[in-house]
Amino acid sequence: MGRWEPNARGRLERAALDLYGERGFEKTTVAEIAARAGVTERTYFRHFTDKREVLFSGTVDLQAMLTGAVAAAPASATPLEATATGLETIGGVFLGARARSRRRQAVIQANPELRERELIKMAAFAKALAETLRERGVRDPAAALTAETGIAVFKIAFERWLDGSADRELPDFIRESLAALKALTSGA
Amino acid sequence: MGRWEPNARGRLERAALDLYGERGFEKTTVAEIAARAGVTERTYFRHFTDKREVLFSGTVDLQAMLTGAVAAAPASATPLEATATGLETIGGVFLGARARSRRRQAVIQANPELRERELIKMAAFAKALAETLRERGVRDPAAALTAETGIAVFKIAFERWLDGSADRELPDFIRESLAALKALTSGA
DNA sequence: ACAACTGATGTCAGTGACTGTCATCAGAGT
DNA sequence: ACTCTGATGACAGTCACTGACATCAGTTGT
Repeated sequence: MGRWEPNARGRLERAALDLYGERGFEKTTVAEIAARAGVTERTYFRHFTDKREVLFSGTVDLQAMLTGAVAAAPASATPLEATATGLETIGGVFLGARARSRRRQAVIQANPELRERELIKMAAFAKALAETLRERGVRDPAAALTAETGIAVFKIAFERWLDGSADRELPDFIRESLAALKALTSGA
Repeated sequence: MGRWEPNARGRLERAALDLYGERGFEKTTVAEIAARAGVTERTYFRHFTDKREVLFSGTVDLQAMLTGAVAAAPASATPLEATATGLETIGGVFLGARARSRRRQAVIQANPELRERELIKMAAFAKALAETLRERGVRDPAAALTAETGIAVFKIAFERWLDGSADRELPDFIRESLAALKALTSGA
């Protein structure tokens, strides 16, 4: 065994989610999170840039999966089809993770600062997605627009998945929202 | 003349935009903004909730105009058409304000924290817009989706307006982005 | 085996955003 | 003149976050 318990980062993530859930984000101090994880406050800030980031460490991988899947879509796929492929791929990551996702989302929705952080993560997704579409030869504004719209579809699907009953999984909702999008513009 | 110079709020807004532009957001302290505006730091925080909000005081009116115009659209208009009406209405507010908008946007884009704040304002627009559409009888997910998509269209149009040459105004770009959106889903 | 090195952590002293509380005082109302 | 109100100043305090330096288990080179 090392000098310290291993996985300090993971302990911090867990402690933060627990405390934010118990007392709320604002009434939790970083010092308390660190104490529960058995480290000092300074160590917290070596692992996470600020008080909010501890809830968002997974987003990097998710973004890589999204762009990877879009880049790997067949060349014949339209921009929106390629995007749909990517969205369903990351939708698969959440299979069986509904309870955990719901808990985390409740914490985020309860606090404006955390919502801000989530929004900028989503914006980063959109930006990366747009860039991937451009690499597929899609021009602007179609690339940017498809990306923004695709992320909007994901957000709405995610929300409805968390709100809904347990018998339908996220990719289902993604397909449904995508269909609604198409209906929307064809009718206008 | 009163005990203090009037319009402290306006002076704070101007001082903040100037200082954020000169030294950057992070290297400016609230105390400096207050000093330039001739008030104390405490007074700054009586006018604005935090260091960022001073750049976003106009959003309340803008949101009211957006929802007002959408609500006032003819009952025969589709959700997307009603949304388009609202977007072009607020697009009109920016006529002739390109230089000022560009300056403010440069400050915001230069700092992640400010970008976060802008994103949550946009999200608030989308939420209010969705609610207005529901009041027009639009059901979900169409209401939420139209709202999100509409805001995406506005963001992209705004960006292209600031990037582009001076001879085209914002409503132009909004119409263009909207057309691109329709093309996008009809082809997929 | 021993010394130098590395990486994750602790310690400590800051800076600056933000809040609570109380005092002050010009102008409006009576 | 008297009181009341609203915007402000003054000041102390909490907490997020940073920089600088010390510590020490485990690894690497000799």
